[in-house]
Amino acid sequence: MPELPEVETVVRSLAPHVTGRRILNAEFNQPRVLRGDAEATTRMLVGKKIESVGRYGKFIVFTLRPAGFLIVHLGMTGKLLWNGAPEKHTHAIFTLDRGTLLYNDSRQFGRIEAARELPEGVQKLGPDALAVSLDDFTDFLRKRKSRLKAVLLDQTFVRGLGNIYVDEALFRAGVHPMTIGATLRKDRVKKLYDAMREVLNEAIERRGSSISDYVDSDGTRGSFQALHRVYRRTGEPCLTCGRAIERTLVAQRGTHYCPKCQKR
DNA sequence: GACGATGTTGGCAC
DNA sequence: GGTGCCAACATCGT
Repeated sequence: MPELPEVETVVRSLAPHVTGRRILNAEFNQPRVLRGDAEATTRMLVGKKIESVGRYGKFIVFTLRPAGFLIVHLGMTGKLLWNGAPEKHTHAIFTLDRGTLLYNDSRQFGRIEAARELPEGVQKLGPDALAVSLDDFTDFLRKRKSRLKAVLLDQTFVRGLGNIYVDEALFRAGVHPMTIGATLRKDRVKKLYDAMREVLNEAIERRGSSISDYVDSDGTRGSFQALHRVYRRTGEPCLTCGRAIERTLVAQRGTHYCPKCQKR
């Protein structure tokens, strides 16, 4: 579920609930999603005030006062829910001075971590997909010898894109997913850069894509899935030329594209 | 019931 | 160091 537009939507829905609130308790019952010791994490969080909540690529970062951070990555099926009822897949419960925040995650690919500083794995990510300049995007791409699908998914290239928005951006740019990054001509690089920003911004306006069960922290679904042009439209007609959309495997990920509009 | 696919990414092999 | 493959897990559709 959670790529840049979905994480941005979760953060925006969360901010009015949690900003300025104090953490009274933090309980963890699933060691797999928690980085570090449960008791130590609880000790680090209890009594702290949430100064702000923000998005860092696909990471959600709570900045704490007087010090420290709570970092959450939703993985494939993670959800942060405001005042929800705990269920089978609830792995963390944060009790605030007003309201409760739950972390649910059926597949447990997500991560929760409390730390004094942002972890190394978070700091080494590339620039945000909505903040990177065209010049940097062009320079970084020139160094990449893998296929564009893999490059755009690589969070150390730019952070925030995932499988849906890579396919959608490549389609809008008219570029084939197997094109080697470094070989892309300058005018096509700009097209790809513009397409990436456009699709991400439109998806944020629609509050993200709800493919199966994605919801924001208030339980509201996104609606951008209705505007996908290639993702999961295998066999359906291309909205530009009418050719059937194809699905193939690139970098081990299901990849959707129009064979006519996206030439190699 | 078996099998394959699903929004992510980190560890390991080359 | 760059690149690519596979595994971690639960659920859903064929």
